[in-house]
Amino acid sequence: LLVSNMLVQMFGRLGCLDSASHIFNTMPTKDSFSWNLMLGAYAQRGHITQARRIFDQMPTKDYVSWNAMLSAYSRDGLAQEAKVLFDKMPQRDIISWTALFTAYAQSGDIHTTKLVFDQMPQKDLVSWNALLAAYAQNGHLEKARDLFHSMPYWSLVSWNSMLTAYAQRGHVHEATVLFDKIPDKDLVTCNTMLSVYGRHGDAAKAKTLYDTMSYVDLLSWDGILAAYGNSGNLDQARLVFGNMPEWDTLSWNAILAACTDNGFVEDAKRIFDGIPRRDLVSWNTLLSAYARNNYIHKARSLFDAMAERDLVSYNTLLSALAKSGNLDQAVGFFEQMPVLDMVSWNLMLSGLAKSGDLEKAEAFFKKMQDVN
RNA sequence: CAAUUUUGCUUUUUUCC
Repeated sequence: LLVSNMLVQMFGRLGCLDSASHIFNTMPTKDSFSWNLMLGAYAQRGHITQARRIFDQMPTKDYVSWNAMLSAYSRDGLAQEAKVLFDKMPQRDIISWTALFTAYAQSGDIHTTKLVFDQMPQKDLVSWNALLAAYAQNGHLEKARDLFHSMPYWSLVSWNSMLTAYAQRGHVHEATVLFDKIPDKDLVTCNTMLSVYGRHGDAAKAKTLYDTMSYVDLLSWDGILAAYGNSGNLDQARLVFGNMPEWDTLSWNAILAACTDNGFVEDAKRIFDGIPRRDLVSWNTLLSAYARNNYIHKARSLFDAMAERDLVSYNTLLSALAKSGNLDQAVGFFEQMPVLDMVSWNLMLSGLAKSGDLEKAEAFFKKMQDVN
């Protein structure tokens, strides 16, 4: 039983869910650990439906099972589902509370995140860190900074999250200052800092940091790749890509992104066609290549061919329409969009402003304030 | 002395500025 359980765990961690589930299904006897391990394996990889099926089939559920199911929802930002489950729980501990407000954070609802955090009966360092991370990821730099300074003590995760807060806003200098203050840096710290340089296109500093690192992983490589890509150094980016020990979809997306600037549309298309496992970001990136280079028709037909779309896809096509001066089309598209955010409004507004139609732009601005 | 079979926090790629 112990050995089978460990196998389920091992395959689960490796992401071989078929193997994990095979072991699980053929086990002669199962205990609560077996069920929780199988549930956790699905939960960690974001297989909500399968996780839910295991959860519903379980002969007995303990607090670990409830928390594992809750974290499955939380990870995907399914706040409504998480709340329903949370309310049904026979008992709740710090883990449940943290998972609940993280669900709100993942869905972008920072207000409710804080409300739930304030209602928590007890808080520990992980919950503090989770709130800090929520601020950091949603770009609330001031709140993150205040929280960081009001925290009773810090772990490396706290430092790393604070670094992320600067990274999200592109504050390279402050990030560097903080980075130098961090006492025991780990791989996450360095990869975060690499990503700051990467976004900023600071390839030289990225390379210097990279050379000091004793351990690197795929994410470090992806950071370097982004640095060369964003600095417009496509040749170097290609060189790095060629020298990488392995590639995941992320690496492919990064090299694809490097081609979106400066008219390398054909290269982008070729890379896209060669990606073994394309995800939504791959599609959005190619769309962005068309958008930036004014390939309106190609952008439009790619958009129509996409199996799934998110807000980024919509905004990307909107930017293509708005920037090329097709304002009627842009307005029409804008009005049909299922959801809008600040980026959508800004795109529309600047499109109208550039066209010189100040009346329309003003009307739009008023509408924007009304919605807000 | 302690010594992880299961649950919560941090990093990478795409849209405006």
